[in-house]
Amino acid sequence: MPSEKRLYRSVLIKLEKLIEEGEYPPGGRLPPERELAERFSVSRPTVREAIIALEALDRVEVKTGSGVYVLDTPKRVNGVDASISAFELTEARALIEGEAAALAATMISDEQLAALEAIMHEMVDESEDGELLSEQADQKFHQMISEATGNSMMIAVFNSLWHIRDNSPAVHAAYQAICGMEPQSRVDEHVEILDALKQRDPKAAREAMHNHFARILNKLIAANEQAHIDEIRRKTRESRERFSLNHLSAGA
Amino acid sequence: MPSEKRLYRSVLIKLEKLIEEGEYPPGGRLPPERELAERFSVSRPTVREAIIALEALDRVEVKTGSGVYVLDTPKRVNGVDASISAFELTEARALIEGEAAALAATMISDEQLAALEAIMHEMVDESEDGELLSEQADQKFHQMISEATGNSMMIAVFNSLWHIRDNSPAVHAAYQAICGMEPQSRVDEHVEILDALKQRDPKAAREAMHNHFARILNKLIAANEQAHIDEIRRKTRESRERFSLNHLSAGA
DNA sequence: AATCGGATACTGGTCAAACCTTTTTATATG
DNA sequence: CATATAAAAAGGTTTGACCAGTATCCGATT
Repeated sequence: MPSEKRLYRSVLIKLEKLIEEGEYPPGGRLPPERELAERFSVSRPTVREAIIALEALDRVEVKTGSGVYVLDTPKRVNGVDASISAFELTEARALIEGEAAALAATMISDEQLAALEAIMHEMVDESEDGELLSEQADQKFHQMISEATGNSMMIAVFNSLWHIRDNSPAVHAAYQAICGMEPQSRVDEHVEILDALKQRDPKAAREAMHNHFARILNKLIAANEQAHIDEIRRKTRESRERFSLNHLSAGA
Repeated sequence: MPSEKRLYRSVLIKLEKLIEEGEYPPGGRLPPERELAERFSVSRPTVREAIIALEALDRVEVKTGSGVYVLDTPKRVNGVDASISAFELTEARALIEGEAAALAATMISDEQLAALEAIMHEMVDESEDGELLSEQADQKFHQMISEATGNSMMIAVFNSLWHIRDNSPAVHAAYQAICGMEPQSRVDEHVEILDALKQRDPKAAREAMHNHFARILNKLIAANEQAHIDEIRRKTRESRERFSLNHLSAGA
């Protein structure tokens, strides 16, 4: 639940939402602290705390004596432009995690292989349960592989990519849209990756990882196409209603 | 000037400094808010503001009723994680930029190829001048390739890697130590990469990029070995002086 | 003697009411 | 009309109090 324990958190979330919804557009000014305090039924210090958090997140700029100004498109996740599409992220992941898998194949320890196997079982067991646990198992699987490279830079890059996956609204929405599709093939692909690692075969590991992401990419494309079709249908329906002669004939 | 206008800013900076200096180690607890307020001669709300800013920056974790805990080395890729070695960074760059080059080979435009060619000339012309300009040309060359992928995520990752290269003290020092070595072979390697891109040959581009980084890696290893040897010699000399009988016989 | 439970001190969480400084604006004055 | 001045408005900071979790310690119980 987003209802954090600390009050300023809830104010922070409300303000972010209002900014996101265009209530307080970029370049514009937030209402005075006193007014916000009254509006949210909290004290002024609490509003200040929320504003300072927003400031630390580069969402607003505070000008003494003037007001709190909303910054334009500070849409950054982890210092990275959040305008990245799910396609771009997935392509990058395919390339980077493909190499990570290849490197991991030459470096991975028996303990790490065992850990991967355990995660694999989690994934299978929970594929019938809610997607939440399966999602976590998926992350652990990929993370373990990045860690098996023994290269902290690769691990850091992986974490950064996953962070964007989870926190960029556009990307997250796209992944959510396809998350439940074909659970079996997803498991199969992970098995394939694991097998390649077991045999410590870099080429096979890279290829298996590429296969995995190729399927995700295909699903993203298919989902995207479907979304576009739905959008066109919706607009068509709107147009039909707008331009229909019904209301005219009704008025006559 | 670090003397920020808002008081909480100066407290924030002081706290960051104290954390950086190990006064408040990761996992440890900050002194109580009231104590900090007294120590910095500010009010408690001001201290709270600084702590909330630290929290928003993922530097500390606040546990109600318990205390403010310092988080261990932020895993953020930006902001320079000093725990990454030059070896790890270079290996990661080899893998990631290798894939970037391969992708770029299939996507690059004629304009971008021309731009690369221009940068190449800069690199040749200035290889006799100071290393500064040559360094800049090198960055532009690699950056242009990452941009030629047409994938903003790959561009973001590249920028992140380069940022670490420039800002992590350990990494920067290691690169500085080898920057002047064999200028001709460096140019040759870049020419090889450019040629592969011109022919839009992904495999050749990847291989050329790998060669480039393999040489850097070799130089890093050689420089590292030399540094270790120097260190041993220094220690040996110190030991000789320390344990020599000179000062004893002088005193006699 | 060891353990469990509760009283108590400690820590962050929140609020209220002031007062200061800077910026903005409105107004009066030349 | 332009400028200077005063008033209003905004954020900046402090004080002091009280609340709500958390950790600690000490005594009662077993």
